Amino acid sequence: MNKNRIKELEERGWKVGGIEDFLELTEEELAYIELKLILSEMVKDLREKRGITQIQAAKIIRSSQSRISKIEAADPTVSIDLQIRSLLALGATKQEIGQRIGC
Amino acid sequence: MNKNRIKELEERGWKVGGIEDFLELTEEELAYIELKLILSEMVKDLREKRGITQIQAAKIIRSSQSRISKIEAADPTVSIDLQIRSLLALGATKQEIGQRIGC
DNA sequence: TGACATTATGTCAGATATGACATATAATGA
DNA sequence: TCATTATATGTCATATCTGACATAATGTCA
Repeated sequence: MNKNRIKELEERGWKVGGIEDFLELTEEELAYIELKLILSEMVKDLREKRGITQIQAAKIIRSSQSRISKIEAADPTVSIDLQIRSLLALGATKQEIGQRIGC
Repeated sequence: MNKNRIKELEERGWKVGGIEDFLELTEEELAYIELKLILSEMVKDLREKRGITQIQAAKIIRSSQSRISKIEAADPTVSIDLQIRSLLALGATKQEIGQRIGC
């Protein structure tokens, strides 16, 4: 966990402010957030790779533009479950998902 | 679903191939269920590897024995999100999770 | 610059997931 | 067998997630 990563988290709305706040997060919670960030980046990559807008992606995923934005921003109101369903809807295989998560 | 019922349907003109055809599952839905099954097995494996009961696992995961049972059974009321959080709580790394999902 | 397209943010009613509980079923061992 | 432990199933109140909407912010191009 480097400082850039923490800064990135802060910019996305996670409270990882001072060292005391930072210590409020368990390793488990950090791992969860990291996983969510990986999946959010994968959704964005996949959508851009397909050359479609968030509105078009929303139609495919049967959601809304605003939620696609939140999915790609790893918003706290978005579950990993929704991220996974989004990836599958955009055509990702479980192999690709597993590989992206870490090997 | 018993074989007689399938045979009956076939005789009436329905093509009842795999279970996915009968349930009219899309590839996407199928992949989602497969993923859930993989994670459910991983939770059970990890718990048994640690030699603990569902009640003990429930304490660690901050849930209940009945929900642990459902997590390990890939119950429809259990989200992939909860499965992931359970794995992390039991000490799995995202590398291990990714590897298990598929590479 | 302005017009237009795209993405981000805030909100909320309805949908879904969750922990907890009771109870049933299965497994283990004496 | 019976007692004990472990797991499975059904239910429900509450918590959390989700799609949709409005609107703000950002990007793009002439």
